[in-house]
Amino acid sequence: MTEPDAELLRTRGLRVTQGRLAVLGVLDRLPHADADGVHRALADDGAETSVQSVHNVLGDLTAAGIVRRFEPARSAARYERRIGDNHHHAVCSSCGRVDDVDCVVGEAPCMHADAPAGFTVQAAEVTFVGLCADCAPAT
Amino acid sequence: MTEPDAELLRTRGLRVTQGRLAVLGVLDRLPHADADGVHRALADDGAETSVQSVHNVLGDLTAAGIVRRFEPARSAARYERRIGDNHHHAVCSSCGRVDDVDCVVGEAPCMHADAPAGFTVQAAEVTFVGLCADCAPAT
DNA sequence: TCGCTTGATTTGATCGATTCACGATAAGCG
DNA sequence: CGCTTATCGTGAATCGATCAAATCAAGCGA
Repeated sequence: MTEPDAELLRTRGLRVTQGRLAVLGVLDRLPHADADGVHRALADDGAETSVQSVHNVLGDLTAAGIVRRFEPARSAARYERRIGDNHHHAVCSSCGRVDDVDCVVGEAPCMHADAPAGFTVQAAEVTFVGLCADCAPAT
Repeated sequence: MTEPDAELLRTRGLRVTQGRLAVLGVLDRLPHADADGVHRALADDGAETSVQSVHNVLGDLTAAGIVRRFEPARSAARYERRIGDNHHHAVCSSCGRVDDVDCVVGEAPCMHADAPAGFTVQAAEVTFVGLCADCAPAT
């Protein structure tokens, strides 16, 4: 089979290494994993690597624009592969679960806000904090 | 003169102490200061306090609902006194400057997104990342 | 007004996440 | 196949924030 991830890495000028492919594979299964989560997933797969290396790989992938880094308040940085579309996140304040949210406005969500004079908006980070279905209090 | 801040503290069931009044005063001058910024501002005023105490005070004020804590990506936690209205923030990715942004939608900004089934939205955190007027590249 | 009770502050240690520095390793090219 | 250089792995170090125990003072009642 062809390796689309490998091709993707080459396109961005990055070398194709086993560690990077493994991290990308983990992010396919865990779409909102943090650095420690990626490391644990790799360890479960039998790969021996260090948390620092995971940080290193994630940093490279982020710099190359292959993954996106976002930091929910009160949580470690998380990484995801969904880029290009500017979607939001719903974070459960009870269990920490993260879900994607597509804004109905479309690609440029909430960009219609009154930005300060001269401010150039590069990206909008929108996070909804609340309770997911599993953690919703019994009514 | 009366001390509205002191009255505010009593209303929330907190004791009125010099440290808390000082922190609130700093947040009036620096509307988006982080813990270290508050500590430095207090030091400039001649007050002798530790960074840990500032964290403690800010934590108390946050728990009491007097100040709001928000954490821009790639930055330390910041605190502000503007609460009640649900405004957003514009963060300059170059100089780190933070400005308030009033969303045109009103009090419940961007709440019209498609939340996951069963998800109860408690709060929406919206952050615009970009370049402020001072840091905008010369065109 | 004085003293007591309890909350608040201080100090120092500690933790978690991330970054930095450098030697070891392997990817990719000729 | 061998070289060059980006990448990985190991360890230490940093930064922000939290925790725990001892000291201190705000605000109550006598």
